[in-house]
Amino acid sequence: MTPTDRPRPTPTARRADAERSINAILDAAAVGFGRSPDTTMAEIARAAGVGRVTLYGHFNSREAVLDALLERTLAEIDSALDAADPETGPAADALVRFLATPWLLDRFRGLYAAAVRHLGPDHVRSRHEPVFHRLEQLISRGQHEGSFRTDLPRPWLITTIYALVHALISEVEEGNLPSGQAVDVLTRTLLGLLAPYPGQERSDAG
Amino acid sequence: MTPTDRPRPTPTARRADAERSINAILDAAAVGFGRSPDTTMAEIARAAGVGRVTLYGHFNSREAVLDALLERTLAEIDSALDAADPETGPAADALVRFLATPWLLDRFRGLYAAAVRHLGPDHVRSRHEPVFHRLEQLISRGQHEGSFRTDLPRPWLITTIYALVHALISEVEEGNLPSGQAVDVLTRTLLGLLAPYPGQERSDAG
DNA sequence: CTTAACTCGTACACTTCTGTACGAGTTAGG
DNA sequence: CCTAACTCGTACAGAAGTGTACGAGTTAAG
Repeated sequence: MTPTDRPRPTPTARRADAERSINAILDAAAVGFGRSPDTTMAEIARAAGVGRVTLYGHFNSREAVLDALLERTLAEIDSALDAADPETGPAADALVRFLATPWLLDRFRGLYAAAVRHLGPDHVRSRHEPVFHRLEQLISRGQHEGSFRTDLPRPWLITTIYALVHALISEVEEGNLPSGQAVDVLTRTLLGLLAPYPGQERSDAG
Repeated sequence: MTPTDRPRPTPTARRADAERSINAILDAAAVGFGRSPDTTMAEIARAAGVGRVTLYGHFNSREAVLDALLERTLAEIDSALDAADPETGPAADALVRFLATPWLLDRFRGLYAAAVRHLGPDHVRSRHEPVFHRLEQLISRGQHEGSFRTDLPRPWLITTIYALVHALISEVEEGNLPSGQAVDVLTRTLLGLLAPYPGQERSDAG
């Protein structure tokens, strides 16, 4: 029972109201998993304005819901990367454009943590791989330009980006940081972190 | 029923075996909450080599266990701060000394996340306040020395430290980063992040 | 050595969530 | 209009965890 299988009698045939239900469910799941990684199926159904049985009709487990949500969210982020046009201009500017995507921070919420917990790190990694690869290329480009540091492993640099995005969301949610400053604080933090480091010893570059 | 009250007939009178049990419970809880924020009382008891009923004899809820563990861990970290001698020499060096404390990373695990989840952000904040204050002073000292940036709020800088410590632990646990490099990567990352930023606009400094 | 503290295992009532079954009402689509 | 798809609520069995009660055995401490 892989987390991806959900009843699809004929892949292309799905009625409009079913489509609507599924979207409502995923929206509700995004909110639910954002609040707690252990959201209940009942909570998701209620928030989606849908019966619990209907929910099970579309997704036969919480893992299936989570995986579908993960897939949809990563597709959205991939689109955001397209919109940010990561190949054009200085890499640092492209990164700033990407991070400034308005809805980006909201989508992150607790999804990542919940997915790792319930689907396992490997599953998340494989789903995340395309986006990860594009980010890694962006970092690599910045390193060749000389605007990003080369003394730390690229995967670690990407991890720090994710970690700081999550930290930022928490701080805003807890009221420790005004949401208006969020994007500015994040970009300043990341650009400082990524900037070439004085005592650079190039442990990983090329 | 505040999370701090546990049966203490006479505060100073506790038998040696009880003391031993409590320590074993907290050690087991540290491992358990590190693996999952929803560790079961049964799991903790089993890992501690103690009956589940005995566990309830000392802590009447999971929250009580978590709070006691949080208290003990923060006390340990406070001692580590003492040992790092944060008032001596350059602030950056003092921070490095503190981060290099061997057992420090292990203590962090999932404790923070579990505590926030089950005890609430306010409770964690109040328990954490003393340590937080000392770190804030260290950052402040570095800012006055000119070795730390002043364009970001101090609380946010501390938050980034915590976020990156957690990220580092995860990466090591998932095998993405050899544990031998952990402390070095962390210190390089943090020193780069804290270093004065070119376009510094001093939004918060004193 | 005596007592109170501490321990154990088992058992029980309670709650919460899961996943499925049933039967009937509603709605989209040809 | 007619059928299949979709929906609903209720209900049920099962799993898992919580917190407490009981009774009896063990151990530290004076």
